[in-house]
Amino acid sequence: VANTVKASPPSPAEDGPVEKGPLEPKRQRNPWGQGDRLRDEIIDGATAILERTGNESSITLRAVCREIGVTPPSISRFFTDPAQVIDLVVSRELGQMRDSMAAASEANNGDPVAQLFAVIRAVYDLGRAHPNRYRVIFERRFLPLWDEKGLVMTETAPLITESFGLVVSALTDCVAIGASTSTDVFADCVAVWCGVHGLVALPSAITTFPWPDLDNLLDKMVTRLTGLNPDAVATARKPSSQAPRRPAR
Amino acid sequence: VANTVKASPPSPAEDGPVEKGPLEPKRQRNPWGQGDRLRDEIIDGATAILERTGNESSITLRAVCREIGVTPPSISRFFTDPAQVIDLVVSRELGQMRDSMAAASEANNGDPVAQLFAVIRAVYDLGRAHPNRYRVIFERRFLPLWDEKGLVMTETAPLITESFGLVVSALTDCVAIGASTSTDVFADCVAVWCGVHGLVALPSAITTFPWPDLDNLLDKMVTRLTGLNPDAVATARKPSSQAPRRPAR
DNA sequence: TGTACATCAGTGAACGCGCGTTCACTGATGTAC
DNA sequence: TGTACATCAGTGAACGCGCGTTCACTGATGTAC
Repeated sequence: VANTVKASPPSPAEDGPVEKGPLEPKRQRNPWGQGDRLRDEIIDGATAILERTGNESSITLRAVCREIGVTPPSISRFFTDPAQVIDLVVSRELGQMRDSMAAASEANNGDPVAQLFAVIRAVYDLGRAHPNRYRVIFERRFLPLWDEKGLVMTETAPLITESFGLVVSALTDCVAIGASTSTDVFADCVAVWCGVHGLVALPSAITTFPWPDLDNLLDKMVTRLTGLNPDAVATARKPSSQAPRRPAR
Repeated sequence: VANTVKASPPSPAEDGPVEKGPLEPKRQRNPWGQGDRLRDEIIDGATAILERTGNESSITLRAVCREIGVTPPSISRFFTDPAQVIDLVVSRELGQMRDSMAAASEANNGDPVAQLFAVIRAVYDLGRAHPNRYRVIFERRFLPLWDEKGLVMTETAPLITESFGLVVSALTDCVAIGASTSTDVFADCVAVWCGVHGLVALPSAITTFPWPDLDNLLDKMVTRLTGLNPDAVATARKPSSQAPRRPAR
């Protein structure tokens, strides 16, 4: 009541220099003509939020704005629905998964058994190292998007098909050299894929359970579900993935 | 302005009998002294919403109110957070899963191989018949609830332990009668559990994929992951679950 | 070389909406006397 | 038996908040002449 100062909205430097510089990173705007870069920044921001929270419902357009330091009207020109953002996050993550599977396959060329393990382990490693990213990819429903006419709108479907194809290809080669007794390569690959998914998804959801060593269990699971010859497994090239096999925690 | 009638709030029947009876089911209130029944109605309503939408974020306290025909202040006396409601839905569903697994086990007493298949199939059938319920159970993170002091608040953990124990018990018996060569029953049961989870979860999330016959794949998966003797599987009692084995769709 | 104008990448304030929550209330059922 | 009161199961209106969206704007960069 005493020193009511008449609201004075700007009043820039009454108590010294405000010095907000280094505390607020203060995003600088994109260069002239490159406004579309904001689209990628939005997806980056949403990915960061998902990695942090693991919760799709924490993705709101406004939350992404706060994350990347931009105001809500900016994002509205690119997205009108948080689900669109999440869809793009998912397809980008799926693309990265396919790439790392392809790299693992490439790195073990000529050794089908090592190749099979490496490709599977690429999925497993992604899921174990980044459970929240993995969740977003595989727990999202309607992962195939349908448009109004009933067609599948799909950037994601071919990514999955390609990824799965790497598994099928490796097991096919294993059968060709007599390392696997599989008589239904497709179905067995589906079984392995589902098995790995469960091995990643369940332990990251149920943390009170006394899980055994999952790395070993993965190898056992792959060997059994694909009908691999244990001798062939034993003689396969061993450090089967690009990444260090079991990053000590 | 002309015929301002002094607000007259009730003004019950000015334009004939309103006749809203059969159009609005108009929930009738719980009897005197039984207000706590509303708690169960709330969980029923939330379960119905989840079964319909499969989406946790469609559970809001107000949505549940609309579902069961009650106003928001009523629910506030029982729950202040939608997550509490979902937690109770999850533990009830987990209890039902355990019960149906126990029933399947009981029904196949004396035949460990049939028992093992039946117990696993109880989980599988639940997941395939009610994918949305299944999702809610197993895709919920922090399924073990932690209270402020770091202790596990758990109605759910023992339910999972008991359910899993039925699998372990069946496989242990299989080993005892020489039907399985498993040398690590616990780990193999974890593998089967994860495998079944993947076999339920992935196909219900990725619907564009040309999934093979999953019923057969489940049997193959169980047989291989638990080291069951194929001969023992062939001679096991066959209609292994209480429910009809594969309800024609 | 200027200078007027167009285009661009955003901002700031305001909106309507659904959410969880509050507060005082209503009307039916039980209970003391 | 009646009557006053207490308890119960809710309701109805209003609130503050975060959301997505709108509208007019700002200031920097490019372009025509």
